[in-house]
Amino acid sequence: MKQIESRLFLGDCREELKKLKDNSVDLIFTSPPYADSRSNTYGGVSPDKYVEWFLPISSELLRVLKPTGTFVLNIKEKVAKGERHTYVIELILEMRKQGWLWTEEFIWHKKNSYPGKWPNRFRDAWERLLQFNKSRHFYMYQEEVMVPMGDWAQRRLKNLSETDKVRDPSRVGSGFGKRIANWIGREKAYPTNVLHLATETKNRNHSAVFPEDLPEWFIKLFTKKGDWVLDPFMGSGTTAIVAQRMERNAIGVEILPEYFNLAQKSIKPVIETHPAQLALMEGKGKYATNKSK
Amino acid sequence: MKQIESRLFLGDCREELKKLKDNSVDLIFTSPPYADSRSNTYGGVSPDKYVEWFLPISSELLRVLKPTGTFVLNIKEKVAKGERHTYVIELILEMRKQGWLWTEEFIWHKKNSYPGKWPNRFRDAWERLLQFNKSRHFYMYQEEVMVPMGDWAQRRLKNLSETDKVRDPSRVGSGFGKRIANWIGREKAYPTNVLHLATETKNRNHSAVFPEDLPEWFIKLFTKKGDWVLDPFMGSGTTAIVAQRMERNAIGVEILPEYFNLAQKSIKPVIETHPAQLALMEGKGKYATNKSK
DNA sequence: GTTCCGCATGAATCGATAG
DNA sequence: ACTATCGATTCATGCGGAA
Repeated sequence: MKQIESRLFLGDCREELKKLKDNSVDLIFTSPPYADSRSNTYGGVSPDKYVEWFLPISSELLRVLKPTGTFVLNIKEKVAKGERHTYVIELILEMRKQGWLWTEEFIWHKKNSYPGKWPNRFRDAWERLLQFNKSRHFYMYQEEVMVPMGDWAQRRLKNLSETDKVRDPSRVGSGFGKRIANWIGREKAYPTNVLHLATETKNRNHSAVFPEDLPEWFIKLFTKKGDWVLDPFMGSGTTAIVAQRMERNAIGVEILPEYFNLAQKSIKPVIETHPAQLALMEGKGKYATNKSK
Repeated sequence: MKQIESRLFLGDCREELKKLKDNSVDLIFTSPPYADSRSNTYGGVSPDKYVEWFLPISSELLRVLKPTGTFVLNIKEKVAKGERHTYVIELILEMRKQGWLWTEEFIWHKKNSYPGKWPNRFRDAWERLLQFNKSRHFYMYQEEVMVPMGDWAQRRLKNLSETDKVRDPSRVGSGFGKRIANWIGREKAYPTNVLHLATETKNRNHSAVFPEDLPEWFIKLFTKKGDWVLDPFMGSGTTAIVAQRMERNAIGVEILPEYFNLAQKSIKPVIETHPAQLALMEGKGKYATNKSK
């Protein structure tokens, strides 16, 4: 019998994060208010002051994250005066100065992007998922997010020549050839750094900023059961809800009472897990096995 | 009777670009040598010196581009010491100081990238397509790249296949293939800034950096027939070949004689277009139509 | 009970209008 | 001239009611 906790804090994360211990969190997954949106939150941070506003927070996050942990930041720059604003890429540079390692940038392809038409711009259908770490040696459970191979292997391998099967020519800058022969006959494959998910528009009365599949994927990838997951901009609690369902301890901070109350309604402070019973249910529960999309 | 020219230059683009007139090019599309790759070219630019190396070139490009023109830069940072290197985002910031507008960032999702695996990292399946402009008022022929709408495609395909429950995945955003031309219908939608496109596997011994569909899409989007297209890092000539086929004038610069010769073999210095004959073929030719703004 | 169609609804962006 | 607000534009999704 094991306990899974969920600790929710109502308040400004710039203050609330101070209550957390050093090196205590395994995964931080969050989607902070984008510049000039959710304008009543955090005073509606303007694009020009975004970096300045975020740096004290990322500094605290650096403190509470375990050396083996990971910080995943979902963000996208707005258009200002016809240009993409530079606050996101400036933030990357500044966070590196704080000591963060910019390990990777995943792309979230939003299949149902916001509609609209403009004379010199198409619809924005992607967001950044920036992966930061404290050290090069972080935990990553790659097998947990493997995807069915489908007909990829069959189709590709048939048409490839023998040399093709040995080396990947379309590499980017890296000096490695990839042995593709290892993949023949396998049923599952590792995913790439491009995620295809639709935004959830109709979820009760309050729409989540991101679909549950998004935190779910990263929680599977970077934590195991019983680990601690933190979302300093919890909103209505998507990250914490998913974490609890996946039997990870959760910490959530939200500044708006309206959202905080929604989160509280969906999340129990403590749940008990029953290993024996769970074993019986293995394969039936939604997160008992490695499901993938 | 109209002439379409293709001017190829053998040499270092830092020198060759000086031969071009101010404000004379409608579209620059290029994929420069990535840091540390093509190492015998340009002395094997190291990541740490990449920005410093590229800025004089982008300065020349700014000079030769028409105020209504567009510069599309295909690039992706490599991994160094476990981190994504920052030279690309630093380059964006520095180019803005030169006077470039960072209008947009398209994502090229490389669909058929092989499933690879490193201990800390998944396969990199996307690259940046950075759009820069000299002014907010550039030409963009959006109708030229419209794709069939999702709902429309679904109704058609429903009669053909029994995959009812799964909606057609090749809809807007993924509609990048040549089959679109066959589905000549009313209901089309504008694409997004995420491009789904497979990497090309044939002709790989000549190391085409990108598939022909990539320059084709941007040439359609940002130029009309008779416009001038420039690729300062021509390689084996993919951009110039596509430009000529689409009846755009092309300028290509390549430093390596081996690649330059390959390009020369595929490209004629001058071709003649016959409006009368073309009119008869209207609707059959792949690039027969082209509306102006 | 299926399948199908109508409808509301978004981390958007631009240009015009108002203060 | 500069910022703040607002209407217009547009399309994938999933729900609910209808066939």
